[in-house]
Amino acid sequence: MRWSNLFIPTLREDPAHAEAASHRLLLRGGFVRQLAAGHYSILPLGQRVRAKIDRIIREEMDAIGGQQLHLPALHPAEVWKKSGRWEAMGEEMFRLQDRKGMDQCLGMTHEEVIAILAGEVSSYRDLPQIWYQIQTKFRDEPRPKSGVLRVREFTMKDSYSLDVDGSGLDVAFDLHHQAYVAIFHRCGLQALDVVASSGAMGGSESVEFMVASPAGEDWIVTCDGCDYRANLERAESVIPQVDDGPSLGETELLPTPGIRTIRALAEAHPDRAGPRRQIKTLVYVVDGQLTLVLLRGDHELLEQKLVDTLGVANLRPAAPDEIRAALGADPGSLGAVGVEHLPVIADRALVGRRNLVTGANRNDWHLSSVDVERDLTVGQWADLRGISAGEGCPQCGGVLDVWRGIEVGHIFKLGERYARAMGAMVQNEQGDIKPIVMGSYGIGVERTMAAIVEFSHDDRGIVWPVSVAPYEVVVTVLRTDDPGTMAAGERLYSELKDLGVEPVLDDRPLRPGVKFTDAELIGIPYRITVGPRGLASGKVELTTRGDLSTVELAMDDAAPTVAELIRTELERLS
RNA sequence: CGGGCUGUGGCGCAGCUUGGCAGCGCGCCUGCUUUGGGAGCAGGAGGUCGUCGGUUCAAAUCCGACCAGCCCGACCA
Repeated sequence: MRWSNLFIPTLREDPAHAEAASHRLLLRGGFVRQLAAGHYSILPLGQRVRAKIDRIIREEMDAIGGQQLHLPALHPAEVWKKSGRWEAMGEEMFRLQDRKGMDQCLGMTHEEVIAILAGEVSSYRDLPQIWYQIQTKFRDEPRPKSGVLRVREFTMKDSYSLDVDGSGLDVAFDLHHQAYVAIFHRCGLQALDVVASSGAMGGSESVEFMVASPAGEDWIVTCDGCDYRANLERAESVIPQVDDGPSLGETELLPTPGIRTIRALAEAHPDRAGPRRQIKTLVYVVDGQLTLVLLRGDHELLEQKLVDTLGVANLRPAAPDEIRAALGADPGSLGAVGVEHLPVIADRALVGRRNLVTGANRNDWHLSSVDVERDLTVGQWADLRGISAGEGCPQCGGVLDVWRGIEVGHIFKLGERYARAMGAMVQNEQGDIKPIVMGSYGIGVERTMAAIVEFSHDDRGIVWPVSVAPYEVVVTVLRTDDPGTMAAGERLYSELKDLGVEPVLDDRPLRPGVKFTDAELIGIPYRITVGPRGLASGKVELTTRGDLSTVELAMDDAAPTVAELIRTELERLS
């Protein structure tokens, strides 16, 4: 293509309101434009990148036996009511009515639709199956942000595996795991597979693929000594035991006028109520049931862990009046001692502790010398706290690090839930009728594009890996008004095409600086500079975008040299 | 949904405090010169100042409501 015919609206200045590197550079480089918050037009350059990612995904999905299909984006409410998610999805689902007043929604994912199709499979002989689609999903995000990283309308590859039993699902899950590793490697990304929570989808095993970036929205925990890696929502750690000393006897009432916080209590009684000696008592409403949640005073509750532990959909902190009605005191003076009428769930860091301080369920009073085993009725012990950097690795005792990541892919085992709901049953070898066992596997396509930019850019612009670059090489012609120079550029361009590479010919009658800056901004991996000065001695220049290194080449060698570099680079990324 | 901030030619911004011709830089169009890292000169096009209402002789500017967008938090397969 000739650059002069292309629509590549680069911006000279950084756009206002774009913080994340990928947002800023994709806008400046003319890859995307915002239509509304969370809705982006993908411009020709962006579309070329997207198409390459799309192709890589399809090749790897096909390699594990996946079959692409195309599903409706608009679904009748019936489908979602049947699985129970019409209510469960809440406000995040775009809903509308047709002219007859029938409820409809825009699909945010396609488990239900797939399970309906899976109903046509009736024998184990027809399994396993892997079906995938690459289509637009809609989610009414409360807060779209960071360009195409968090949007309301986006392309997602999602695949679904259908198996007759759990071991079949394990195989499909592992196949996807391998495929995802291959996909992200080919995209030039370092994506780490981490143990994750499966969230509201419901499922067992769950692995996320994360790319490190300050624009990410997830916290990832890794160990410096071993391969332990987990989403913060699932991460555990080893912390030093607290020595509580010998028992001090019965609990005692401790007057604490005006004290409502862990810190204030610790300052008032540093000898016996340091944060690690306190029990933090939180009150949640879990599916309508008031529940006490206990943690060590200096620990934070990680709500997702509570959700996962209890396996519930609806959970919220209790309101002050609900708390007062149930416990007779306000937040800041709460405790679980003597509470028998409400369920109590406690973090494992409290196991076996004694001589602790907690609220007395009476404003301005606490209880001291609390012995967890003796004085509390804990219905359930669980890992509930958010861990911090520097704590010990649960696998090897090494030091844990916590960093931000972008979730580019997520694979998890759904089990029988959707097949049961939608009636997708098969007969197994024994003739029993069983629900199909499903897995679900997603990749955000535009988000992957943005993650690549986050991962691979410098102060001049994007540095695309060859495998996803919109063009592989730009032939920059200086002095387009000089027939000899222009002809040389044209010749190089067609030689490159003949060698199977994807060149773009920068034939714009602009000053060199503008053309160099644009090429670097949009991140074409290689640039061949053709100018009268070099041509006088039969030379052109080859510049590599990554390190900006430049070498002189004989005009005749340029195209084959670049073709070979690209081939090598694609090989490395395969 | 809570907190902070912003809406003025395509992009980036000033003007608003103290009401009085709608400006600057870049980009765009025409011509000439120039051409190896964002050229020069000359001429030109382009704006319901987010929307609606109010105050006023007069509103980009003051007041009110609303809308949109950005950032933080909450939320989020």
